[in-house]
Amino acid sequence: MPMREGRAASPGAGGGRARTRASHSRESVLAEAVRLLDEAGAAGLTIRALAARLGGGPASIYWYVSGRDELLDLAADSVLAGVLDAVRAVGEGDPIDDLRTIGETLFDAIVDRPWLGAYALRDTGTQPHSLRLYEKIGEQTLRLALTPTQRFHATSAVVGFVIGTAADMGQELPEVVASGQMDREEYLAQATAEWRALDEGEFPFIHHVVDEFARHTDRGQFRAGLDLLLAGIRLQAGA
Amino acid sequence: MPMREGRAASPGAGGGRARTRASHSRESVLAEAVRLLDEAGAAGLTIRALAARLGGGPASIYWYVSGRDELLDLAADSVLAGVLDAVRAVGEGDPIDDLRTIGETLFDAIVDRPWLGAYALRDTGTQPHSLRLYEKIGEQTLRLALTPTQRFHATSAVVGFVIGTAADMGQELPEVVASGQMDREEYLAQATAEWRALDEGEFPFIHHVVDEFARHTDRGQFRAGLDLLLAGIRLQAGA
DNA sequence: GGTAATATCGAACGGTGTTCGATAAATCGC
DNA sequence: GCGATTTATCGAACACCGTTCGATATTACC
Repeated sequence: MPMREGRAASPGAGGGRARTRASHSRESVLAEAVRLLDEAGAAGLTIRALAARLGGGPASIYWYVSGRDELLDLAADSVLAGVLDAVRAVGEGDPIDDLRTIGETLFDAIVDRPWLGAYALRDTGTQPHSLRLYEKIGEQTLRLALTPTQRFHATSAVVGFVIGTAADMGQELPEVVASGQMDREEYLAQATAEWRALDEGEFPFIHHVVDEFARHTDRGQFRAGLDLLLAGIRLQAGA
Repeated sequence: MPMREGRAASPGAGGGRARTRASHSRESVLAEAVRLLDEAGAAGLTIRALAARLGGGPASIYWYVSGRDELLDLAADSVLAGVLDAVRAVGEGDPIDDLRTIGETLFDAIVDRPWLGAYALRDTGTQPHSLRLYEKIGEQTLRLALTPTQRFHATSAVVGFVIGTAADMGQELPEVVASGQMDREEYLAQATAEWRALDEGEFPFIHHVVDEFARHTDRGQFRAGLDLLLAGIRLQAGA
């Protein structure tokens, strides 16, 4: 099991046939993986690209992770350390407000890193920060007048809503926006025009909300939806 | 633009050097893609595997779709035709109950096809059934005393919750369960034991709900969460 | 200093998505 | 019916991927 911090790999050895080997650590592997994910998303994190960043060969990565799936899970989990730090002091106010604060902090982390939604809190058995964040969210429900069953369901609902909504928003970025060919406003204007062009008899709801759609922000939409869910939880707790 | 139904490809031509070519249609490409997804998930749908099923070469797929991403989007959308059929008659009862019915129908479709959650309702601009399902959900909110802004947010919240929760449940199947090495009960028992082994002082919520966790079903959890959200919407509408 | 354990590595394997130029098949116009 | 055009299919090739294996470099231990 690796346990020492690697020193930076030298580029190619000097004279002679031997070439100095790179030296890694679990932390540096995960940190570099996160950097690649931030730059190019999940598709950009390949074992070969990561190895090149670390200055070594692709096979060395397999000393630290069993495969690319585990690498992604651990990279996502490592980023949640920042979310946990940000919400460490939360938990003394109104429990519903505290749930909102934690939910929004997690959502913001996923908006900052669109790839995160697909991997955060996926497997709390192998993702320690995910487990702690799940516990942190759940603890707020302990301060509500709910049964254990209701607390379990409320916690899962908040997690499901936050992760699901943020992941959906995170990956909905179409290729023309991701590549810079079109900015978000242009894209939204085009999508709005497509909605306006739909048959009004067939799509009454879409015509009813198209002005909202034209000016909505993802964050506003997320907050409004989270508040609906939290209102339902507060109602159930009779608070 | 393809517009004719292909006939079945003959296996290798008889004597002579010419080989009869396969013949496809957009419908057969999507139908066969769905079959492969059902059998082996998104990872099992490769362009080569699909071409082999259709009895042709991989390059022919590119006549019908621009790439594998579009293939997945269209395959997912095509499956939503069945969901739309199932909810066609919904819309005459209590709007909140009708939202529940539609949400549960969509959830069940995703439970039946775990790969669906990651691709359903991703891009209503290129997925006609997704657009219609979004419209169907939104139309229920027209029968509630809500502003256009509130209706837009309520609809997005329901969609986000259903898709996000179902997608999370759909892909959470760990390799040992997917591969048959362990059934769901064994896996749940092991996960429960891991939860029970956690330090009680550090994870008070998890110890509080571990018995719920041990006996929960995904569907029950989903319904409970959806009801919390719907309760919030009903409260907002003052109904 | 020799042995054992840990960590790194290049090469190879088996696979993928996608494109290109060729060509088979269908359609159209005369 | 035939030649031209259009549509659809194809094999090969390209560039890349995840993963494993046996070799070996490096570190730790006695």
